[in-house]
Amino acid sequence: MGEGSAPAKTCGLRERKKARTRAAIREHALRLFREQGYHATTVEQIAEAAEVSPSTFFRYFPTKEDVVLQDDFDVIAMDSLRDQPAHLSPIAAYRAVAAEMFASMTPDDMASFRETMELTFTVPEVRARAMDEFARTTDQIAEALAARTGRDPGDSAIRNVAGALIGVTMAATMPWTGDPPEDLAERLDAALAHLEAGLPL
Amino acid sequence: MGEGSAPAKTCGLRERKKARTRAAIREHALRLFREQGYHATTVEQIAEAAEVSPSTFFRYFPTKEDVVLQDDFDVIAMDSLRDQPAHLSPIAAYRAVAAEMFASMTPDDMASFRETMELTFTVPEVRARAMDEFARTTDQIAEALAARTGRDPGDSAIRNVAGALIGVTMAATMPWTGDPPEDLAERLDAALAHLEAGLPL
DNA sequence: TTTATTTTGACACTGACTATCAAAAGCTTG
DNA sequence: CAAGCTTTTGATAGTCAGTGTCAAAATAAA
Repeated sequence: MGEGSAPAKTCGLRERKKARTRAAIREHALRLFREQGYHATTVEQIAEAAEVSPSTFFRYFPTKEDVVLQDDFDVIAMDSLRDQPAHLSPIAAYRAVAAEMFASMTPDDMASFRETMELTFTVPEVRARAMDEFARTTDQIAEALAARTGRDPGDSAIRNVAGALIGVTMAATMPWTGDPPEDLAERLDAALAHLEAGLPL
Repeated sequence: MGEGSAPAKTCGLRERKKARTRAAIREHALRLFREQGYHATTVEQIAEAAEVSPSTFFRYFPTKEDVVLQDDFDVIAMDSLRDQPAHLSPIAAYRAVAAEMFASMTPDDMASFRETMELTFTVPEVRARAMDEFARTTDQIAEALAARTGRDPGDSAIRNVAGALIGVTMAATMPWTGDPPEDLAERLDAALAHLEAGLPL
């Protein structure tokens, strides 16, 4: 979801200003990436567009790639995964979460999401950096599944399922070159159904 | 496998010299990484140790990360995957290949492999860069499976299986923190068996 | 040996990222 | 509101990865 959907408990002016600065940097960065391409856009340009100093940019985002990759999807998805009805199998629960996520997205969210995905799979640096996210997500899924099933998060069976889920998700998400990206929800759902059925050929 | 195991059709002197230079760079790089750590080692140092200029380094390896990631495992593994007995299911075939690979490794290969893995999962930049390799590998697996089953490499079911295989492999390979890494072969085999059985919990 | 091609090193450059430090802005008391 | 404290910011000056260019050296071919 875009920055707009964060509750952002409006405490002091400082917090609000920080949130605004962060959002401004991200928006201008994504706009510039869209207009000129990722490589052609320097951090200096982003900083200038967002009216901050380059130093400040790096204070908000550790790397240029992080401007693209940082969103708060995972957190919401993981909570949702933990809260799925207990009778669902791990894969079914994950599938339900995915469907839920797509259903709850506003057109704006969808557009922002598409842009992020586009960059993630187009720009090598970003795509590479996404690996860390996937590793982290695997851990989180394993943890959520462990909580659901009352097993240890380190359990190899659990980690295995988490790995398979991520792998299938990646495979279903990546090769959307050219296709109408609206199908993403459908395609992911079909892929997960396939996994649930034991990957028959 | 280490650089030593490549057949390296010894054509002209040029080819041989190139191969030697490449090997020298990689060896010195890995040694320096081991001794001083990845970050503390600059390309300039590697170049100096290998007795070439920094320019030459980049002529052989597009990035510093590639020094770690480039090996010729995949090629061999993919050929092997295509050549597995036709009666094996895709997962069983992949499993057989994995077992074969581990069995065929010399202690030297194993040591080199361990070092590569170590760096891959330790150094964020390298780990991130590994994403590209996995994406490429997914494609290759999909292609090999397509060849085996006579289906289209773009077939979503095929890509799905490839994704699940990669995901499970990653999950089984990654969290080897602390464990005796000799178990890697066993652990991967168990994970694949688990996938083959439909990921029961 | 002479000629063509490839490989190499020196140099200069861009751009991401870090460290430091002083100035400014926001918060908190009296 | 004024004085003092903390956080945020910007300027500056670096390091290092990676690119482009070009002439010199090494190798292959004639």
